[in-house]
Amino acid sequence: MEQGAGVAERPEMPEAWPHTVADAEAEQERLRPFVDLADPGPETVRYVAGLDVAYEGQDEGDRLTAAVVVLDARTLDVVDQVVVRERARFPYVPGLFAFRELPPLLSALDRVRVTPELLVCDGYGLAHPRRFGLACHVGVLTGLPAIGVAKTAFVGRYEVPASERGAWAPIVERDEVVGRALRTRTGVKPVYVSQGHRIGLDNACRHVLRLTPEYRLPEPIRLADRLSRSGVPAA
DNA sequence: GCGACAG
DNA sequence: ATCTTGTCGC
Repeated sequence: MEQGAGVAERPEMPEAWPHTVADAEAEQERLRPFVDLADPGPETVRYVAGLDVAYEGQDEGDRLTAAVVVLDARTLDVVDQVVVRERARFPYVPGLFAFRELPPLLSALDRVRVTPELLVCDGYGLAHPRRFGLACHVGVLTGLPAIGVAKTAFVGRYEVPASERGAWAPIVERDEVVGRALRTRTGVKPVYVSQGHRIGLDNACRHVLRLTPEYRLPEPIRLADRLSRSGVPAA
């Protein structure tokens, strides 16, 4: 997949990858205006990609394994998968982990042969201290619609949604709806969905439910997680 | 000031 | 993220 295949106005890449908290936060502030939250996004897509990264510790220099799995959105069949191993260029810092996971993820996206029309990220988008989580960041840099799906709460408050699959409750912070706690499996802890880029919250949740036929996590993320841990594409 | 804190 | 045994339930 070509860096920037597809669309609109995108920012210049930073001259150097940030390596301090202050620089990283400034970069988030610089890029945040490029996020498109008004675009409702595609109703249906042909190809959807799941992104995830596995690693041993929290430090800079640790070995990271990024995985991108592209699925046929209708059948959920895997049509392409890429694994990339790189050294972390940033330590794990809550609110800044895009600076840790993004480099290998972008490398992997570069090597994907089937260009996805939607990215599903492991983490948050809008539901972020500076409204610029990983899903926003990867969306802005690639120009592709992106959704954030997280496994644990980070910012904001929410009521516990009803126990049936499909039930949800808004995640609110400072009188602002930043995402949804969405039940993907009846009787199972919800996932936390937020807009990344070029997609509406309703639509994002629709896609997440459609991509979650059996497990708590959407298939694209589940498969990317499995791939990043094994480091070897399944037979 | 203190704790909490996506992965 | 990763470390880790058994255990409850469909």
